[in-house]
Amino acid sequence: MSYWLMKSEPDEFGIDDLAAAPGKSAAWAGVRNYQARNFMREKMRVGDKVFFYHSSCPQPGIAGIAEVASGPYPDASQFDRKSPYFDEAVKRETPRWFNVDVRFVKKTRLISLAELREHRELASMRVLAPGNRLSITPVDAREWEFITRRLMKL
DNA sequence: GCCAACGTTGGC
DNA sequence: GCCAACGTTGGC
Repeated sequence: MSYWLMKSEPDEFGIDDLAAAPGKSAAWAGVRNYQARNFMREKMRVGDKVFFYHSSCPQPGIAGIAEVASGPYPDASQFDRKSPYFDEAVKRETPRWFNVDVRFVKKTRLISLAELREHRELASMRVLAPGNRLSITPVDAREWEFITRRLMKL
């Protein structure tokens, strides 16, 4: 099993939106970065654990836990002219963007970006690297354990 | 609103 | 295939 951190803007789709979704599950649509897409298409497996991270907001940080709930499939928004994620360069027969479904597991206290930075055990987390913009990053097992046990007290 | 990082685009 | 310009991300 692998661990991931997935960023979303809470104004658009936050942990509460996932909890309120039908089946507490939703397509992680709108990813338009090849590296992030490749994580979903090639590396994620059903049951992988996910930190749900709130970005571009007053309190950026990890807001809860989710899990990968499907294999990869073409992101419907790339074909939707009305979607901000519409990609007119893409043909139906050759989708370019893929997503998985993600299911709500639990909401946690907010582990802020500032708090994550306080712990040297987490210093190598990709999300803490200067200039990091990647919306999906791998988390290693040690980092996952540290955050869930020490910080979230789960 | 600023700015650093960095991915993408397009001219050559 | 290089690389400058440009656009986007995202914290502050």
